[in-house]
Amino acid sequence: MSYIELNDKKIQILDVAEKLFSDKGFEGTSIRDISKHAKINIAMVSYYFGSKERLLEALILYKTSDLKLQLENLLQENLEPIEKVNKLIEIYINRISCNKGIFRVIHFEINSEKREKSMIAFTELKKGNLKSVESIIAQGQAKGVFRKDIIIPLLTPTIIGTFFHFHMNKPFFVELLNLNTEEMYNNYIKTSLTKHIQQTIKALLVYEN
Amino acid sequence: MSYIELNDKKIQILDVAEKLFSDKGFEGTSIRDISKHAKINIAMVSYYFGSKERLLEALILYKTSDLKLQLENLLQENLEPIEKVNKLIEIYINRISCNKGIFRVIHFEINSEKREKSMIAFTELKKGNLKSVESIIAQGQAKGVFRKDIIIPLLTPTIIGTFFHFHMNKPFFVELLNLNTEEMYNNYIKTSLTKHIQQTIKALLVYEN
DNA sequence: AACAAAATTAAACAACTGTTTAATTTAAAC
DNA sequence: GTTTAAATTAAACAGTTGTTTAATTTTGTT
Repeated sequence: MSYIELNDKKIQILDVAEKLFSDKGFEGTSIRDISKHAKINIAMVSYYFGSKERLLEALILYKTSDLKLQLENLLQENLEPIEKVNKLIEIYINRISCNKGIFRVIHFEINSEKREKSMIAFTELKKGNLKSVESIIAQGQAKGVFRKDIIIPLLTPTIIGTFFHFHMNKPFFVELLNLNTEEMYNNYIKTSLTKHIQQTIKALLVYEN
Repeated sequence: MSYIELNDKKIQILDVAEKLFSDKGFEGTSIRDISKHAKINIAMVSYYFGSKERLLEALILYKTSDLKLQLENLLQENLEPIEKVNKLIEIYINRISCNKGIFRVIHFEINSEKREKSMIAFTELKKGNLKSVESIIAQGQAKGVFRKDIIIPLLTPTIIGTFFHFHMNKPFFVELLNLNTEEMYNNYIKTSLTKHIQQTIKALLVYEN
């Protein structure tokens, strides 16, 4: 994973790019949009990042670099298996929640052949995350708390997918559940939705059918 | 919900548009792309649909109109509650699986302020679907099979979200699970992934914590 | 065959796209 | 204070964008 030097101006551009990419998509956002909102000259994006494509690459690296660390720390913690899984879910939701913007872009752009190169770093991240999840589940299985026949790669889709589908349909759920302010929306995620996901995963991990 | 007359040429355009929108996004696809692949003149899209925006509206209506009917039919069927939920999940996965393209576009485009009008029909569809799900769960609760404290609006995010996250990360899972052909991929969805989701929802609906 | 409506076309439109250039300003080093 | 490198700018570049126009062809009706 390549290292990129980030000065204040670069970070300013990245933050603006995240918001705009999230609102209007990668293709839907022009460099002129970005430069206008970041109050810089059009040429500065090319000057700093080389191209719009490489700006996206830098953005992905910038926004995902510390998730890996957080999961590895969780692995070392001394917790009951079910508590560890619950904390794993909280970390996922929190990280993605804080970086809703970029994850939305990734989510859509990931399958585009054009964007293949930008997504390699993200694939590596996912592989690492899966290893962490595997370890946590294995710990629970060793203690006899979790079932042995769990398809671990399908746990992440349920955790992240549930959260994401909720977030992607935000206008629908805001109306349905009367989450009139941004605070109420975020609060619903932090409490009810997180609890729902934790309950779901727990049921799946320990329930005997 | 407005009715749109569809002749062969229109359908041809819609099918091409779905594929291209899915591959490259709404903004990433040009009318020239569409007309080239559909082997028609550039002006025909405006001639038939009025604008690129209204083409998207027509596409959404065209691809989602029969899901509603399928769910309403399921409601009437005489099945055990758990069987009904399993069938509900199958319908969801099958419908979205057959229309992967357009649902991917919707999923991303849904939050864009630019696309607000195109998505109204889709919001109505979701409201109807939720009502069907509520009825099915209520039937199971009346028979004493399902728990009473289920947050029904969060079931759909788990069902669709899990499937969608899997599908959106297709390249990752293809590599991870060695799903080398399209047939193997689709087969994995039809068997393992569907089973995983059914198992998850069942555990959530009947598991006492 | 004659007419009218619908379908199809190539060309043009103005606006926008990402990127590059060359000139100018700012900052740092000596 | 002079020199060198970095940062910033406006302007131009060559393409592409969605849409409209006006002319032509095809189709269906009488």
